[in-house]
Amino acid sequence: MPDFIAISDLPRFLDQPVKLRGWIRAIRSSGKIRFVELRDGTGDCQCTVEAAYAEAFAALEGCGQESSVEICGVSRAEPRGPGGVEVSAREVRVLHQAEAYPIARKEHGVDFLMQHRHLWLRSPRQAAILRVRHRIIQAARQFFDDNGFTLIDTPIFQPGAAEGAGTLFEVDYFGDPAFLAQTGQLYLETAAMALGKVYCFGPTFRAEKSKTRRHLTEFWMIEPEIAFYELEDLEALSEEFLSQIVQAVLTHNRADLELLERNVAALENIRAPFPRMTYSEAVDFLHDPGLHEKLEAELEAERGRLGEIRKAISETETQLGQVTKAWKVEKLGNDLKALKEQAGELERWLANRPAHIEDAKNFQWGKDFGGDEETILSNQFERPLIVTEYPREVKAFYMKQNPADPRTVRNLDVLAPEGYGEIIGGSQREDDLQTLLDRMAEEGMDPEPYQWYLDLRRYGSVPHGGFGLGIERTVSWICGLKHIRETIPFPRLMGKMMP
RNA sequence: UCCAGCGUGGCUCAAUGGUAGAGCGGGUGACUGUUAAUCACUAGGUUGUAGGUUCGAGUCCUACCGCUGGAGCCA
Repeated sequence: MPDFIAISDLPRFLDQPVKLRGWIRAIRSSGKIRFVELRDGTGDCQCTVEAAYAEAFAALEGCGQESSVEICGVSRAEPRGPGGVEVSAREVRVLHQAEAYPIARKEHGVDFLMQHRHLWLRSPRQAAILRVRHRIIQAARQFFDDNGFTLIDTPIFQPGAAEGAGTLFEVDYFGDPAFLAQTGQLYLETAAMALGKVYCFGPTFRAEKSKTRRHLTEFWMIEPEIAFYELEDLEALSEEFLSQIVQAVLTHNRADLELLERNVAALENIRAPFPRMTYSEAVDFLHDPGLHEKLEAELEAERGRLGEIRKAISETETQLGQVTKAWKVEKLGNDLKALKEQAGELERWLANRPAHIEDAKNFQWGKDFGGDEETILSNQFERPLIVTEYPREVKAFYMKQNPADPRTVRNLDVLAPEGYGEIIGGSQREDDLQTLLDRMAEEGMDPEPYQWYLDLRRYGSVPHGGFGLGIERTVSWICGLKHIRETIPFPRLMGKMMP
């Protein structure tokens, strides 16, 4: 008898004795035969246990969902089993008989699932997201490692704000105030002056009171910082970086994307070059009558989609009249509710859209883009959109003033397609000491605690820059999720920390 | 913080102001090919909390608590 094998390896062990171990995802009985859907983290496999194997059959008595078991049996090709391979069990050893498992194989409310996040992770969909998350992180690090970057760990306890204060978590540090890092950037700049190309990867914290599908209070960010890099270099880097991440997911996690019902074709499009525009060009674009026509056409198309949803609603209602089984009635009822929600959401969108178009027409140079403008801009492209050179006033003090136009800075934002918003933000950094001091004064900042940072501009200052990629927003986009809470094992949301 | 919506068995939901129910899950039994199996039986409730209106409140009113969605801010 061989050692335990992973379910994912099962096709290599056809018609052989095998030993599996894992958890029961579902169990059904039909008198003298039991069907066990076993999962082990690598895949799912149906095992049949016949009453002829009396001990094995009896062992499963009272075993419900998520009981842990070891199963020895013989594998065989079986089209009736999910995955095409089935194991006929000869021996079953129950490791632990689970109590009644709270998460049933049916729809649940978000609140309930969030309270059971520790168990929810066992669901196929959540596991698929976590695998894609892992791939994204792995590919991101691989990209930097392959391109001569050195990983630098920046501190999580930090003395002050890199960007606007008031959005930081304050902690007591032996009687003095300290703050949880919202970026490793300032420290990373020092390391870039030592090692040239560096990156950091770690958790960051924002105390913003944002309750939206795009916000977490604790999230992970990967940030490269490179000496002698200017804005154009950063644009090229971000483009190559994102392309490779997406391609890695497509190569290794296709099954996960399919399970998530992600539109894979949209991801296959994500290759350099990405469209680029400056902030000023973006503002002109928002004012362009051609865009308004396109948006009106889009509005028409969405009205058509609303019609389709309404058709689906009436079809579901018809089906509902034909079904008698109570749980099927319930399921169709849930489908109907979801469709109605979708229709409602679309109706609201359609109602607000003319105002958004109006806002776009009237957008004034100098304001920061809101979510609506970002969405309008990025929706015009099938690839991520790189927007550069924003007005100085809306951006952080350390960003390099644009020599060609001092009203703007040499920064970049990368907006994901399909309305997923900003996934990368970065800039070339101000390398001139006096300009930086002036800028800090403009912001009312005390330069004293930043002397170490200013030293970089005193001892061999060079052009340099970097950016940060938000892992969770990237996961959300690549997986096509509706809410960022599913992108991280234990999301920290405003006012929510359990489990 | 502001606006909107929702709180009924473990879960998902029903119930004109008039005796609180169903399905799933749990338990018991039947069934050798199930895919959320099917069939029968069974246990399980102070309807978020506190007041109020009423002969009578799950249902109406007020406050609070919790959750969800959206806005601002951001990755």
